[in-house]
Amino acid sequence: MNDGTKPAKIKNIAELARIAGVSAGTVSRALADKSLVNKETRERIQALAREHGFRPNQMARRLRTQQTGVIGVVIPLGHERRQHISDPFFMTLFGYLADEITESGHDLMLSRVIPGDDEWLDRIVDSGMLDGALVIGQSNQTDVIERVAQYYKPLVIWGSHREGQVQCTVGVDNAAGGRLAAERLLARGAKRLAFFGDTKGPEIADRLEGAEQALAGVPGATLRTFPTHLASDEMASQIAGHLAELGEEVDGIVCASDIIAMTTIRLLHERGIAVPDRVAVTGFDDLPLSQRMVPQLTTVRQDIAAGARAMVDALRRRLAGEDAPSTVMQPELILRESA
Amino acid sequence: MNDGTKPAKIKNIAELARIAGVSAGTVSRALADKSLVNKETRERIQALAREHGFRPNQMARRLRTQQTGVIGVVIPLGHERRQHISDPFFMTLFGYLADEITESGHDLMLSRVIPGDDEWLDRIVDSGMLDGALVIGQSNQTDVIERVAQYYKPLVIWGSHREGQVQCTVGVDNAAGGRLAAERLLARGAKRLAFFGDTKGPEIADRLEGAEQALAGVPGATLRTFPTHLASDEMASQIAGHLAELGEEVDGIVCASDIIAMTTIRLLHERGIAVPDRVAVTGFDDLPLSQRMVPQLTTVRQDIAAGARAMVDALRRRLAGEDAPSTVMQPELILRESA
DNA sequence: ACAGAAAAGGCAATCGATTGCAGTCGCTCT
DNA sequence: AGAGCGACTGCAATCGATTGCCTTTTCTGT
Repeated sequence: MNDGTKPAKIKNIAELARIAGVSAGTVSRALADKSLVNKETRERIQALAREHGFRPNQMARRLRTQQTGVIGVVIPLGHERRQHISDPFFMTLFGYLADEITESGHDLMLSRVIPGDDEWLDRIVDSGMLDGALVIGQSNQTDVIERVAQYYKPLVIWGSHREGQVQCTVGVDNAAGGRLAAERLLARGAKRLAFFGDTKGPEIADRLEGAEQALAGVPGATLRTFPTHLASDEMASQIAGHLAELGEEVDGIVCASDIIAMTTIRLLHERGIAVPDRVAVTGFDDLPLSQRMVPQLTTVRQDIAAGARAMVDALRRRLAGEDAPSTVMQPELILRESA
Repeated sequence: MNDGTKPAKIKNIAELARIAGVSAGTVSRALADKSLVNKETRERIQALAREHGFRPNQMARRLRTQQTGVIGVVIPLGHERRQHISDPFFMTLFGYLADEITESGHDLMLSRVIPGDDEWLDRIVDSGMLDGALVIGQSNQTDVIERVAQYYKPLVIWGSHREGQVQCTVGVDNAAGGRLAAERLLARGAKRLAFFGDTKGPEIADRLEGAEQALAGVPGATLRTFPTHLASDEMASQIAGHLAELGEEVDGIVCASDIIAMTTIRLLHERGIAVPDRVAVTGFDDLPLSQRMVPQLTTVRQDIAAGARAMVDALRRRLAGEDAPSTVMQPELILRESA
């Protein structure tokens, strides 16, 4: 069971203290490397701890110090059924957040929530397990988030910022992004546009609104909207349905995400419709895969790494008692092959 | 600050007990819905707690009960530098794991580790924060994992199983998968094969070995190996280098992952080389995106959802004191367009 | 009406580390 | 020599919930 070098396992500070011939308090201070205890004693105790593979119980420490060192990352699955979590955009953002949080010396706890009532976020922030929380995506839960944000400060949201909102959000200017995409299609000469995306969440709704704004100045241009799930298995069949309904009636498609765009291009290809020559397609996000596909995707870039940094930064400041405001980043059109 | 309905915030059980006119113990039992306390009292206390938005401190509960309800998910980044975590395969597996863990009533804590010494895993499992741990990928840390597995039972690894290993692994038969891929290429008539993948981790090494086995029976067939990072930014330029070095000398490529295959196809396309007509390409994993790309990817399928289920299941049994063995799943060749 | 049992709830120890306060020891300074 | 100070270290309270055991109350049966 043991590998020979570790004859006894020590389970708490008191036991280590007995072996070292000092009191528990001293051991605690020694392990925390406080200069209060004599350097030699300190090193002796640290060596002893290492030798026995002893590590102080975090639960007790956290109870006593009243801070957990844990940041919660919450993914609300409001209007989607299964497996939203596998959406590559969320996962990418999540990856960067994990990096940032780890680097700031915190642990990361993940909560995947399918909001069943209005208390899901309260349960999370009141659990006493978290120093702060990051929410990825507002879904259709903006009101719940807003209510909690009123009493719980260390909370930062990825999503859209609206005038007068209390919640601290970080996100891209989605309307501007939508405008960029539509403008690009119009500039190529497309007039009969479609928008593929589920507008129940504020972010996608903003993108649609931006696209509509771009249309405003162009006489004869039209835009039809088709609700499309973000990352579920039904997405492909939904899009197939949209394409059938559209028939020849379209020459440009604004997709609400790169994944939707990718699937759309795939399905157009199957139908023998050339992209971008017959139909031009834009994505949104600029995930790494958008430059790996054939054809490469013209898309609206969100700087996910910068977003993650901004979120963790805002949270850090709120943890310190300051009052960090929302951040709105500017999107950028990345011209590639698909539009 | 308050929304009117919650005049006082209660910070601990004792305080609630005072308000309810009972003892702290009774409140604890009432909140746990134990039949020991009178139904009416119980409901009264629960109502009171709801009304005041009170939720018992998890840290204290966990200290007392000696169980955390938290499962750690560890991603060791042994031989990769940056951002391995964004690898879609890991992320997909992670997503499924998150689902399973959440459903089994546990919380999930993520640790991203760049192993700097031999103690990284000890630190995690001894932190006292975790009931058990899941490790995604062995990387080049098989020995460290093996040592820890000897004394820490609730530990399940995604990766390769080797004869005589103590660690409980769940994974696909990578050698069989490599064989499947190579056999497919040979069956199409390809003879000059290449393998793109970094064989420092045991899983990829097994895939290569399987491919080599497939070659054995075919006279005149050759296989050259090119180390290729899994999901870093350099991957594209590495692969470009490989292709330049290979020149016309290749008619089939076994890629160690779907992402490598996707990038490879993209680069072949840029060079005007038709896939699969001039060069056939196989992937590994069968990520959702492999059927969304153009051309669709012929690949070796790992059932990630089933794998996640198996991992959590094994962990659950180990948590209960049983001794769950390793699981080796059979891979399946998915024939699509690229080979 | 009374023994005996069941039901309900209170008391206090416990989980393990942290930390303010107080005590001890050895020196220095006058 | 004795006061005074600094450097260490020990003592015990504390964080908040849980739970074994004991007491009180209520009910049942005869």
